[in-house]
Amino acid sequence: MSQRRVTIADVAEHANVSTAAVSKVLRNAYGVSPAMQTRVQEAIAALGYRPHAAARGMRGQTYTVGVLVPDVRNPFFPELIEGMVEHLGATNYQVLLGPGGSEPESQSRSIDAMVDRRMDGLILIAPIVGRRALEETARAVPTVVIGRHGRSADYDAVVDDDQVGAGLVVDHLADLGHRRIAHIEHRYTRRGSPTTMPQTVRAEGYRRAMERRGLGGYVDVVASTYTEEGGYTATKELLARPVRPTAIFAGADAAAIGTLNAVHEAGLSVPGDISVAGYDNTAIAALGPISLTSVDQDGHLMGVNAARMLLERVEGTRERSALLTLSPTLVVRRSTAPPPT
Amino acid sequence: MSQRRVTIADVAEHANVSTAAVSKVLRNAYGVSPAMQTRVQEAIAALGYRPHAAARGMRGQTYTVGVLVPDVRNPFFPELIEGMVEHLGATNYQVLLGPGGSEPESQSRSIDAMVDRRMDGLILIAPIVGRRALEETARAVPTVVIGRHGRSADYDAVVDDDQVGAGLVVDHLADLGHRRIAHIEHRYTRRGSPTTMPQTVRAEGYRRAMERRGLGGYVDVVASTYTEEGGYTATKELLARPVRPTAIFAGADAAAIGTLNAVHEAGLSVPGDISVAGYDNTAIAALGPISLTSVDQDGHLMGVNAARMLLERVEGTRERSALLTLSPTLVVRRSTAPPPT
DNA sequence: CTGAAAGCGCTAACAA
DNA sequence: TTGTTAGCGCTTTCAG
Repeated sequence: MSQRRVTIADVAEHANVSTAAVSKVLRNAYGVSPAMQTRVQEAIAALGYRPHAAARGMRGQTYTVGVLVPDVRNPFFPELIEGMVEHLGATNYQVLLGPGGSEPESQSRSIDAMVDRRMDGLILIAPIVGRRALEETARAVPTVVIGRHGRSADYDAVVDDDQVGAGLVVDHLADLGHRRIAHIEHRYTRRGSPTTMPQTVRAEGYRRAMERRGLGGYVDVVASTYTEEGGYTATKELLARPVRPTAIFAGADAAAIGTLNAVHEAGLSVPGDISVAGYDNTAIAALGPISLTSVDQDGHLMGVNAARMLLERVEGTRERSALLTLSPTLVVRRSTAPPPT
Repeated sequence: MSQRRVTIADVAEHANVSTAAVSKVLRNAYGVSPAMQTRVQEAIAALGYRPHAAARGMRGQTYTVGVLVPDVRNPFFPELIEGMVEHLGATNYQVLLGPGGSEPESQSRSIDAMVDRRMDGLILIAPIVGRRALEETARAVPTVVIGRHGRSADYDAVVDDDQVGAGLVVDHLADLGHRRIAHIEHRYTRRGSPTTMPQTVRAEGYRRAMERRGLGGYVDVVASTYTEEGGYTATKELLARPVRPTAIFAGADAAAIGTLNAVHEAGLSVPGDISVAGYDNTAIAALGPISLTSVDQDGHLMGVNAARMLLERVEGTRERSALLTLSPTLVVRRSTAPPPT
């Protein structure tokens, strides 16, 4: 299997310097003369040397940022990831994604795996592991959590104001004249601290907004999952109510898609019979035939900022933990209209 | 930042054995008595020890499989990834994904990064790097390439028969009575060996099938990209033809979505005015309002097999390179119908 | 500014 | 079967 890889020793020999000198050049460390700098760089180029990240990690950094991706199918995550990659692509750091799955156990496994591989920093997208475990890893390696509300002294956080987002939807629907506005929530049946999860905040935001609009008596939440299937099932349930809702606010576009399918299947029309709104403003929502009213989170911006905040911690520029809250906007499309008269 | 991590030395001390013994237990290596086995395992549990993957990699393996993901937005890739994760989840190996981007340069960077981190094996999803470079990395670390046609002595490959798939679509449309069947191809303007790429084989399969059906005179290929925007642009171009096609076969669902948007925007209906077919049978294709006729590749199966084949190489069970070709099927939905009369 | 030497946590080869 | 020892490729003191 091929010849031995070029190592720092080869470069040192080729350039007639010590390995320590090469190491310094590699890291732009203090204390190298311009002459040596160029000598070493020439040797590196001549030999096609690439430092061995795993070995570097044994003493210093691995120059790797790990990103926990709970659900590889969630179409919102690519926005985040592209934001991170864009920001980190300009640095020496490499991004590696850990497919975490939707269970706390599998996510923990993935997180541990990244820690065990000596990643310099971690970005966790809406992790559903317990707060305790979260803070423990955050104390071991700089961590930015995306999507979970509530601040921590140990990790930085980037969140979108889900409560405001839910309010935008309820206001929009109420303004159109809807009263029977139902909500589809994502709920996992595990322990943890659910109040900090986006889905909980969205559901709570929905409730508060309904009350604020004097629609407290119409509050109707179905617990399901933020998946197409979850939306489908929940909608079936809603359509079977003695008195049907005139609008369904799904907590995520993925679920809203399932809602559209179920409504479609029931022979009802959107928005003629029922208005449907989603959350995340996924690319799917913008599709002509779908045209789903949805809350936009600017995932790209969230990703960029998460990466930026993480680097500040990795490089020690900032000590104290920070929380960045971004504001959502509502994108109105053709899936919402006044209720049938 | 927390206390020192538990190392193999701590475990050895706690269990009153040598570090070598612990190492052996860790790897189920030959030559450990049951007694020591349990002693060590108890110590591991007691201290909450997790081996340091990066350090292991310095001498042995990292127990990490790297997957190059060119486009995090492509909805077909999650199928592959879930297949891999499912298969590898039952082993000691961890999956990490490298976001490669759609440029050869960024992909190479990502691949190198995974090699530099001593991954035990690589799965490359439709990489667009040159064959030379591909074989070079394959000689450095066991590699399975997904989606590129043509065999290699250095790497294993898993492909779906794209030529057959394109033929299925053309046959279906021709059977419906279409003649003006246009095709949207993905083309990047770089060097490389494009004939082995799926998009090239699909386009070629389209051409051959058209000729086979006596429609050689109607061949109409627009070079664009397998993205929503690419499909949109290409369709705009097709709709501007003096004589419009009656059917558009987009080489990927993502592009087909763009096609649907463009057709929709032009005030035309699908399939009334124009039939549209995609490729990959993505989850989006199945959505009620979309209902896109598409070629199904069983990405899950491809992922599982890629992972299986890779492990065979990593663990040395198989020496010779292998090529696995799977067959596609056509899923007919409501986006295709006879041409307008 | 430069280099020698120690050691990061682990595994492999060898000795006991 | 078990333990000892020598590194893997790099960074980091700390002398020179």
